[in-house]
Amino acid sequence: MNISDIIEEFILEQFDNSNDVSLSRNELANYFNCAPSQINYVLSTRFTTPKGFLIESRRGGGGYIRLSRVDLNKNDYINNLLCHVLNADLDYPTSLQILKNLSELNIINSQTAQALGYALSPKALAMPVKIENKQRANILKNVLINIIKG
Amino acid sequence: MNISDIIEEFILEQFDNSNDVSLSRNELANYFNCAPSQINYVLSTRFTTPKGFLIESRRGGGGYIRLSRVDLNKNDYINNLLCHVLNADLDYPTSLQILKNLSELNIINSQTAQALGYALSPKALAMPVKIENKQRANILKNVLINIIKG
DNA sequence: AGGTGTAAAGGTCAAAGAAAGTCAAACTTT
DNA sequence: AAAGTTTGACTTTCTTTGACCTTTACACCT
Repeated sequence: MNISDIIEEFILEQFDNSNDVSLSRNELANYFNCAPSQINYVLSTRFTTPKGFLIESRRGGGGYIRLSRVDLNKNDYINNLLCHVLNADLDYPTSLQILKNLSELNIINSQTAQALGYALSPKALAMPVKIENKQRANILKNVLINIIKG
Repeated sequence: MNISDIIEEFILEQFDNSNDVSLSRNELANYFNCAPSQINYVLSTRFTTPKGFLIESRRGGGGYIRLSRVDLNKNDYINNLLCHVLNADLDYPTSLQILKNLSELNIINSQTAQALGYALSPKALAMPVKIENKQRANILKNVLINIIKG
C-alpha cells in the first residue's frame, strides 16, 4: 500500500457519521511525512466529483480544506450529462434544450433555467465560437456538479 | 479559526436586535490582543457596502467607529449594478455577494442565485484572472438585463 | 475670543507570514 | 512503455503586524 492509499483511507475514516470533513493540508502532510502537494494529489485522484465528493478550501492564515459527500444515484440524468455531453463542445441551442429538460425533471426551477440560458448566450460569453462552445460546456458542467450537492 | 473571523463574529453579535453598532478601534484591538489596523482589515473585508453595511467614523479624542446595516432598495441596487459595478471587473466573492443581495431583494430566487454562483466560479470560467473578471461581469450583466426585461 | 500645542483617537500602506494551489520532473509499479 | 506516485520549486490568496499619517478635542496661553 502506498502513501496515497493510506491517506485516502485516513480521510475516509474521518467521514465516520457526518457527510463533511475539514482538514489542514500542512498538518496532514506533516502527519504522514509527505509533501503537502501529495494531499492535493490524493484529493484530485480519489475525492473527485464523479465519485461524489465536493471540495472547498481557503488559503492564508486559518486556511482549510473541506470535503463533502453527495449522493450520486439520485441524479442519473445529471450524471450522464457530466460524463458524456459536457466534456465536449456545447452549442447554444443544445444548452437551451438541456436546461429545458432539467427544468422539466424539476432539477432546477424555470427561473433558474432562464437565467442560465442568458448566462450561456453568445452575447454573454462574447468570444470566438470554438472557444465559446467549450466555455459553455464548462460553465454548465460546473453548475450541475454543484447543484447535485443539493 | 483565525482572529479576523472571530472579530467578525463578535461584531455581528453586537448587532443583536439593533441595526447600529458603535465601537472603539483601540478597545477592540486591545480586547482581542491584535494590532489596531487588524480591525480595519476586518471591517474592509467583511463589512463592505455590497454586503449592506455602512461605516462612519471619527478620529481624535472621543473618536469612534459606527456600523449600520442598510437595507437595499431594489431599483437603486440594480441601477447601481448596471451602471457601475458590472462595467468593470468583477471578482468571484463580490459576485456571490451580489447574487445574495439579488436573492434577498427577491429579484431572483435562491436556487437561481446559487446556480449563477456556480456558473461564475473561477472553475467554471477557467481562464486567466484578468479576463475572467471581465467575463464574469459581462455574463452577470447580461443575465440581469434580460431578467429585468422579462 | 482666538491661536496653538498636545494627546487621543482612527486611517493607510506595505512587508512579512501563513496557508493552499499548480506543475513538471523524477521515481515506481504494472 | 504506460500509468500511477512522489517530490519540490514556484505561485496565489488571505491574514497579521508595524511604522507612519491625519483628524479631532481640549487645555493653555495671550
